[in-house]
Amino acid sequence: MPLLIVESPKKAKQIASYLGRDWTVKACFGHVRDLPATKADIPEKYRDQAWARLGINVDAGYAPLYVSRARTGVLTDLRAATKAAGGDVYLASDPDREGESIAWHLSVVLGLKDARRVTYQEVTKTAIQKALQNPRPINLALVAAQESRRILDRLAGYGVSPLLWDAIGGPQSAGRVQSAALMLLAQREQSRLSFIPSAYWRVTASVGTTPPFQASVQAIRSLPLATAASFTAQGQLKEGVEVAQLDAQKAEGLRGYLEGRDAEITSIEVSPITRRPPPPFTTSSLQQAAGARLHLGVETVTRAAQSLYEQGLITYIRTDSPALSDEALQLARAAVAERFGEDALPPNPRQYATRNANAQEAHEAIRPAGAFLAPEATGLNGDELALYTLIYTRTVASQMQDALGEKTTITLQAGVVTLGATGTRLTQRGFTALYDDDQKDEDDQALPALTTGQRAPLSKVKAEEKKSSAPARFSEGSFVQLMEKAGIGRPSTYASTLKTLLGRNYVAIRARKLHVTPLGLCVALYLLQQLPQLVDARFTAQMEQDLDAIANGELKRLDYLDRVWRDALKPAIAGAQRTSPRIKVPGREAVFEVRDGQVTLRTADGAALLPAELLPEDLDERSIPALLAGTWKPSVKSTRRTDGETAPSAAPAAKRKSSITPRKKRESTASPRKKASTSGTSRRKA
DNA sequence: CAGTGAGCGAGCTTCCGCTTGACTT
Repeated sequence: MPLLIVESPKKAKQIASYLGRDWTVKACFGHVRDLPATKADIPEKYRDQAWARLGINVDAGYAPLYVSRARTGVLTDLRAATKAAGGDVYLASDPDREGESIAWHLSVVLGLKDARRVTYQEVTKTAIQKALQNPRPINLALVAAQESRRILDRLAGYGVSPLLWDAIGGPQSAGRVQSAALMLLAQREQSRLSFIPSAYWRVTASVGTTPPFQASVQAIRSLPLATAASFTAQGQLKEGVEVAQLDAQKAEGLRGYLEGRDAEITSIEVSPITRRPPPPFTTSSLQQAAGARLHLGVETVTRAAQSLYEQGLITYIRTDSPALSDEALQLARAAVAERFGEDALPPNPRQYATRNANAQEAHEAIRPAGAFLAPEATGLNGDELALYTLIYTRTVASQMQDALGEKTTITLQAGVVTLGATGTRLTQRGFTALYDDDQKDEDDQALPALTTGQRAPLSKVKAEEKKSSAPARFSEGSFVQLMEKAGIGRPSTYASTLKTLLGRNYVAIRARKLHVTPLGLCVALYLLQQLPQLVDARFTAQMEQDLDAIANGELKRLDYLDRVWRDALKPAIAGAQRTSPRIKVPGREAVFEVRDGQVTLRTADGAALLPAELLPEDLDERSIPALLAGTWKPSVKSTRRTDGETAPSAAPAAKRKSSITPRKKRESTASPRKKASTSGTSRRKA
């Protein structure tokens, strides 16, 4: 009886039901071998080798040392099943670079002579049967690309992290993904810290038609009124911009000028609007939407989604593809027809393509699995129900008609002052009847029927001063989307990268937003000075291109690794400054100094060790003297918490050995010699 | 003389990506 091996046990069960009793289907649970993670992982015979800890013999053509990392029992089970199948084994790991590598490692570990590799894009009976009829050999060039990726990440991570141990002190870490991700957040923090707000005025009036509507001043004597967009981040007018700027006195004058004055409608522009439904969810868009709409953090969403997947209610949760299988398209369309009638359906099913250049599209979109149960029929509750409802409505809405409407832009003239108003009206609700993700514009309103030349008096004129705001902080969900857009990390690692940054105390969550800590800022800016290539997301983009070239056979693995390691990263690490850095605090007259992982703030007036809960944004004219005097106290709102999420789920998580929480980590940085528990090592087999 | 504490030295920390349970409190 032939044996089929897939990565996920859930998938194995599903496929077994398609193939019946003629097949054995087993799961390997992801990668089965890897470079040694700890000293205990190194086999006896390699213990004395200088490179054993790294796991790569660079001088021998970057030869990797692979050790078993499968969960207890998995390999013995697979070996027994291989024997029972008489070596008739099909390797059906995911159809991407990592999946090809897993297939190759399995072929080695199981001693398969000529391994049969099969792939499919969707888990349906016909797709599986078709795949089994077309086995192929393992693509060794693709395996070489994966191995190059693995080796580069180990060399970079284990090469640069010790720099931080010397310069920063404590159990710090750096890597191709985490350091580039940290830099993205640090840049945003820097631009916020150095942002200088600009003041501008917004003047609105009620136009006395029946019913009345709101208009706002656009220009005075044809000179546009300044808005937030007129200014640079340094608080200066942008070059070449000519605008009218008000102050309190002028604004009051304008208010008096307009109050009671007749305005004439000088133009009415109507333009049609069409809104397409958003595509079905990928890992990142699900995180974004669940964060924005349900206020759930990345870890909560991952946990709830994994549970839904295990209950057979949704498809695989780590995917970069928004595509739906034919089966899913039909089920979604049937759900639309049942709820809203045939008219709500577009003539043809909508298929969505990824816009992400790095996407590997080994899986479908995240969507309801099986029978597309309506949310109320699932028997779920709490976060799981909310998340399932979100996934269900987004999937079904993706197969509904566009929303149609019109946007009306009104221009009015009152003496020398030009005013404007806009309104949108939907003529066909389309998908918004089920799933509406429109951001409401503050100016948008329902407008009465109007004609050009019509006159009406202005009343209730209001003038209010506004301030331009710094670029917004990222939420957990938007950070995941940022990583995807920057091309760093994969759907299976977005959550764990964030967890690493939180665990290292480089990043903190306050009021559901991500903040870079003083330590994180020091690490990012130190790396930027010493190894700018590592913190640049383009490093990964270039790597992806080179890995593709290796997979195509155009580039040799050895040539690639020599180029990025021997000729670039290695000499850069050797030349880097290993002494404690002084980091200028952006936008403040102060520097950070770091010793033993502890940040000290130094100004012309003195120095103070920063309390753990202090964030860069807390540093201002009032807090800095208080810090130096030792009288600084965290305000109530600045109490650092991991999340605004439900306590019951957060509390047990903090106690689990494998989880790193900011709080726990801070305790261990206080005694840096104590061994901190790290995730992932405990389950490795020695 | 026993207990304490300062000072010294050795050993350790670390990556990314693929997958889920098995731990303890």
